[in-house]
Amino acid sequence: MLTKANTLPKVVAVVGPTASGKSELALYLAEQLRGEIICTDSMQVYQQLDIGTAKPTATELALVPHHQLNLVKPDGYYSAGRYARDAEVIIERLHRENKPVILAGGTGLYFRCLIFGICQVPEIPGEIKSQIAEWHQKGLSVCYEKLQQHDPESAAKLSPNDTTRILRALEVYLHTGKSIQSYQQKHGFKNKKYSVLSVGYWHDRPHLYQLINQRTHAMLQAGLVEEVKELLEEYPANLKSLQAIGYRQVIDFLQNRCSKPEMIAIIQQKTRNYAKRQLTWFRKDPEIKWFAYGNQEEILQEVNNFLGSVS
RNA sequence: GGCCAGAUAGCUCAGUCGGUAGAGCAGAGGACUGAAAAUCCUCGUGUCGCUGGUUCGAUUCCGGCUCUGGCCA
Repeated sequence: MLTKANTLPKVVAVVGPTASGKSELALYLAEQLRGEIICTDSMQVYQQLDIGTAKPTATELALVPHHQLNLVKPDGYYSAGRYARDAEVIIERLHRENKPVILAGGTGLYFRCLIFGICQVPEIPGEIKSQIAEWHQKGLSVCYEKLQQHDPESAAKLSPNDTTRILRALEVYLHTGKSIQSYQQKHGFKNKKYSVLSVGYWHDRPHLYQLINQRTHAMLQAGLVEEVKELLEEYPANLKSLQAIGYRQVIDFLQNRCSKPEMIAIIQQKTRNYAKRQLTWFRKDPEIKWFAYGNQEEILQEVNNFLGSVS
């Protein structure tokens, strides 16, 4: 049988919530297959955010080449769109070199954009962004009302509280004169660029939360507070990248807004909240194959079957 | 020992001029197209500390008790 799907280039994806053992599994698969890893993580693209983003260690990097790490400085700009384009280039190259591609990471949007691409909206000029930021200062309702005026269909789809999407819809309209929905509907995440096998470790909720609590302690022992102190010597605390889980809370601690035990508890809390959102994202993907933790050989076999099957 | 303030959801608290109660957080589920570790949506029955009294009816008013803060001895 020859369908469109199996003529596509193949990629293997290791997905799942934070702290579930993705990196470890990806490393194992990459070593066994002599492949390379592409990280699917929105925070590991920042340089100097190492411990708190659970970036692979120097030892791990020496074992297997990793891509999509350390792309911008902590105050740099990165986005899902850039991710989709950058990752595509790397995958093409690896395929030319005949190297298996292993995606590994927990950012659902980046994963989706990598597999399907992203709708083609032109870059928004800085002037438009700062104009919108100015309106936003006066209140989100100002922005929402403008969106209702210009692009009522998009406004109707959004909650008046949804800051991220209201500002985005508004900038797209102001720059292009078209509704963001027209772009999104046209794109629609309809066309897969790759044939994907997704695997992940499934943990029951109490166990996953236990893993998260433990990893938080491990990060602190590894020097997370020191890492943040160094970052603050160079950068302001209000950077987007420093709002990431772990960083925000260490900053609160360093600036005396909470005690150390409170800091730890809040990091664990926010990480659990995040893991839950990730699960919402991944659980609805029926193509993901879930395994009990530690079943590396079984997963490897599954992956080999996938990669070995005739195109 | 005396006085004062508390005791209500897992936590922090609001409230009921007497008709058995609701916010935030936590938790659960969901959404997600260039900030996504972001942002947003939905979900609230709990001996209203215990015990008497008044009342048709008390978590609410009154008395006693227990506990927790604080102040005075």
